Amino acid sequence: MRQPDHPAIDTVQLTEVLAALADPVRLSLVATLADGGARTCGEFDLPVAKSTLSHHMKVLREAGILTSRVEGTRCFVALRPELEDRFPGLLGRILALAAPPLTG
Amino acid sequence: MRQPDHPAIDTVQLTEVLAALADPVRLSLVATLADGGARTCGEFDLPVAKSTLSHHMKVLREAGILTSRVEGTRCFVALRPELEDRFPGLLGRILALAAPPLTG
DNA sequence: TTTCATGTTCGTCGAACATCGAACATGGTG
DNA sequence: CACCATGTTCGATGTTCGACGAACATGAAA
Repeated sequence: MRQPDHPAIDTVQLTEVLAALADPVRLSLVATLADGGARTCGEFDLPVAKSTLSHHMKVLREAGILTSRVEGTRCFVALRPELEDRFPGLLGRILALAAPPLTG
Repeated sequence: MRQPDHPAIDTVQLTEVLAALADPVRLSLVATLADGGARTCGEFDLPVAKSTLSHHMKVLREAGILTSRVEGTRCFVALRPELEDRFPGLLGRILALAAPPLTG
């Protein structure tokens, strides 16, 4: 598996970030990552097929919200720290208002 | 023209608000209203047809972001104050990070 | 090497969305 | 009343989105 591309943080648009977060599955994903830790895709227990999960990861990655790093056969994801530089306080505010992560 | 319906603020979902703001035209609309004043739809100088503008107003209204009030043949819109109760700090943070309103 | 685990990519589907112009409704104005 | 201004609603069009399963790629384990 090739390492995935990440956009330069300066090119990320606010509306793109908002659109990425305007989905319950993705918002739940991000909420789970809010502790700053990294996780593999498989650790998320969400009611979607793995291809769908992969799609959501891609959307979040392309919106500058998370980073993926391939390690062996697994893929670690985590929040992207530069997002805070680009849009200070945005993610924190949204996550503070979001419901706790979905499980199941 | 009948007065338009507004959703109870408690029923508004965060993802719905984010989705409504995840559009450049709508975000620009909201940014223009950020001073708290009311405006008629016609005052917005945006590069869309008036039917499209009307549609965007409806989306923002149904997301609890703005209120419409019909007066004679005109329609006054303004930010909806209760949104701040429902999602404190959200709109302020987003607008602080948004580019200034489009013109033209 | 064969097998398994983990993700990604691809093709497809229906639903939702953004946009437009036309038609309509309503209310002032002359 | 006829006319104009202001918006809304409707129908059509094309695009994007979220979802799925199948197929593929990769690396680890047996």
